[in-house]
Amino acid sequence: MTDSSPPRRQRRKEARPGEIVAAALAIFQTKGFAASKIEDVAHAAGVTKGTVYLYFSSKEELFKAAIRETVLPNLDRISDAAMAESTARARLHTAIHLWAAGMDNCRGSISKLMIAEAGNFPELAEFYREEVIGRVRRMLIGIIEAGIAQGEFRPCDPATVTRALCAPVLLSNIFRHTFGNPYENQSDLAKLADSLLDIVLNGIALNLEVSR
Amino acid sequence: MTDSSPPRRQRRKEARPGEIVAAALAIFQTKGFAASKIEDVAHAAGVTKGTVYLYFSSKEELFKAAIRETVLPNLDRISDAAMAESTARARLHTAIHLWAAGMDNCRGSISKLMIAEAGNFPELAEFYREEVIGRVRRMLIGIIEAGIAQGEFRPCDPATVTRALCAPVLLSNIFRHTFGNPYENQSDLAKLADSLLDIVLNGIALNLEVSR
Amino acid sequence: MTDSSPPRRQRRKEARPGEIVAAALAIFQTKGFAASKIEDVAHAAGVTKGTVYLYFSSKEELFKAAIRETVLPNLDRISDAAMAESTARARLHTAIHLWAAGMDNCRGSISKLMIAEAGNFPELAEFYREEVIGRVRRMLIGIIEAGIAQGEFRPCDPATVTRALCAPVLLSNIFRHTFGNPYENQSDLAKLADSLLDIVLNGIALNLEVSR
Amino acid sequence: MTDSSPPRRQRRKEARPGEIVAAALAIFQTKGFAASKIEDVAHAAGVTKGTVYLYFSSKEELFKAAIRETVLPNLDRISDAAMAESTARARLHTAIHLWAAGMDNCRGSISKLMIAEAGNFPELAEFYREEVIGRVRRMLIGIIEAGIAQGEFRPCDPATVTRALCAPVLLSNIFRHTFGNPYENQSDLAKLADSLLDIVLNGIALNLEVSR
DNA sequence: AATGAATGAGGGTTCATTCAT
DNA sequence: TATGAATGAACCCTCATTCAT
Repeated sequence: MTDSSPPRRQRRKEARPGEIVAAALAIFQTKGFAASKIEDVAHAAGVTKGTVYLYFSSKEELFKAAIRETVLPNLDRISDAAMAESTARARLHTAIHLWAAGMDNCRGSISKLMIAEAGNFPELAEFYREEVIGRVRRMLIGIIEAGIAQGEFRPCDPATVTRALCAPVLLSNIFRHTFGNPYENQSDLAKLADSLLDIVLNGIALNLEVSR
Repeated sequence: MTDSSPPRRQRRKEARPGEIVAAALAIFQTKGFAASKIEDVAHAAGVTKGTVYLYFSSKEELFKAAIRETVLPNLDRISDAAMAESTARARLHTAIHLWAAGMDNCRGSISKLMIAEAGNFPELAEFYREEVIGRVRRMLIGIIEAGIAQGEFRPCDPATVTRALCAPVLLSNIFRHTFGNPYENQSDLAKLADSLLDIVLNGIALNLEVSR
Repeated sequence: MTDSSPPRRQRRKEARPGEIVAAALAIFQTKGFAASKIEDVAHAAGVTKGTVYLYFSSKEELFKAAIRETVLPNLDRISDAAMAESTARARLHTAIHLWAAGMDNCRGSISKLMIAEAGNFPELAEFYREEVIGRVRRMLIGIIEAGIAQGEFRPCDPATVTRALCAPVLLSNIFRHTFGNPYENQSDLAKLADSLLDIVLNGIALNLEVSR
Repeated sequence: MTDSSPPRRQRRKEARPGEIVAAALAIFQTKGFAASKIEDVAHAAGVTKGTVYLYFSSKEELFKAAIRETVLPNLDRISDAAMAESTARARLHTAIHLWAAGMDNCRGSISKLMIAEAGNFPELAEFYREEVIGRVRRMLIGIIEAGIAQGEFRPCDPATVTRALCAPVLLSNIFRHTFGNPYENQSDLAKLADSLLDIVLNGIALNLEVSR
């Protein structure tokens, strides 16, 4: 799994929790929290049930760790890269694409998992809402507001534009992991992001009257 | 429990199944399928465990009934109303608004439920994908294709436009029922739909160059 | 079921308990006590669950009634017919044949049922042991003892002879209802009884030395 | 429960399945399959319910294991010992006696158990009919046929003779475990077997005419 | 007298958690 | 540190029994 890693025996001790968390995330994403058995997680991580409890005091704690440790690392990188661009349009492009690429690399969808389990883990849902969703949203809204202020975009509701750009990508990824790939014929999210940026920036109407 | 509770052991053969299905839907949406106990459903319906099994042979059958009886009735009405309009733009407007209104009337989000449980109920997921999602999608794509053919819209990918319009509304509704109302400050989906139609039809870019 | 019976409606009231008992016996013999559902008995009797409880206060009482009312009627007739014969040999013949014929007429095997359920109904088992099994046994032993006293039979243990004659017939009937007919290629018990009488009366050894 | 009870949570992987099977057989024989609770079996084996499911996937599997592991080992031994004898008469004697002795050693009666539960477990009944009953029957029939061919026995139906010898022993054992020991005053089956062999070989009639 | 909707205790089974090794 | 046998609470489901009609 790791390429040039030290021989199995030695590296085990410090690698264990990470391996278990990774296995747990995969299982949880595939089957949901309640339907996942600790034994399956243990098996996927190459250990036994008892070992899981050596590092995590309960199934719930394991779930929290799996979410927390997989969710935050990428957000800073996305933000930095976006802010390095010089136009609002380019920042939007960079942010959306990096964010979509991050999703594409995952085996499952953490958002899907959170949607399914938020009701049973309110504190965790709050954490996710604020620290993950809120952070991405604030970043994009900031970019759009700056774009409006600088005359790149016409006056509009930045929150709605953010949704118009993010929701299709996020939902496409969720559906892919919910209903299977065949449904999502546009398999990579990057293309979808491009099309959305085009539509949202330029609209689809040919006449100049504002709709409605 | 003490004072004016309704008499126990009422005989209500006709009303029972509907009451139980309604209670089941509410409980399932709130807690997910696996985490819901039949006893909770029964209690919410004002009966006892055994009564649920009088009308539904298993928890899974109850789940299917709950989905089936809540999902299909509205779709035909939406389609008819949309097709009565004379322009593609008006058809889009009507379809999206009726669809969003249908969601708003529900106590929970069936899509959320399906996303959460599809993995454990493949046949049901397939049914939902084809009969619900696919049907809405095909209707909207048809409207957009006609609009392009008649010169109302510029050439674009109808599937992506459909996503740009639907995904934010659907996801907003899902998030509302996942993370609570406070997050969704734009409480009614109608307004969101209007803003999206504006953005998607007219774009947000001020200069005429195509983005990117 | 009854040929020249009065129209259904009128005869119901007094016929009910008998119909229920008959149905119960059939169901109990087929499936055993615990595996039989009151609803099945009711259905077989053409009534509903509640009606069964109108006549029998519990499933157990129904079981007792089913056994008691089906078991005793034939025994007196058998005894009378046997005693009308003039030789011990003829009495044996008549008794065994009438007893076997009684079994053959039944749909199931009451002995089988008793064997299966005796552990759960000790008083009933005791009743059956004494009033049914014991009575048949005592009658046959009496016949054999008289036969020995009058020089018809050589000195032997009458109880063992009784067993040698009865057990194969009884067990054959039990097996037929346990493992199905194909196993019992000698389908009617009368033939088996004849063969047994021949063997027990005359033996199978050709030389005159007493075995062993 | 208070003083010198064995330590809880002993680890006894090798011994457990055998202990559980033994306990299950005892409970099943006593109460029948349906009326036996897994918890009772577990208690009798000194473990808890969950442990039973560690080794047997269902109540039915436990039942099958209980039958299989108690029934077959003896049959080969009986057959070998019988065939080592030189006369048909001696082979019959040895086979019947060893077979009866095998029953006597058991705590309960497996035949009784099978008779009681066959209706609810058809595959198991078929297995028992063929592998246990059929095997014993075929062995004895073979011995008798050879005895007739060699002039040791007069021409007769070997199947009926087999029944005349086996059924009383088998039924005596069943009755002992059904109605209790007091009924079976001839407590050991060996004596019964001897008497039966005497009766069947030599008959009980004093005059030389064939009966009937 | 008869019904059948409703009840709820009870049993099979699962699986998170513990703990002796 | 790691194991995996053992535990037992909790859940789905059944069905004998009750009772309003």
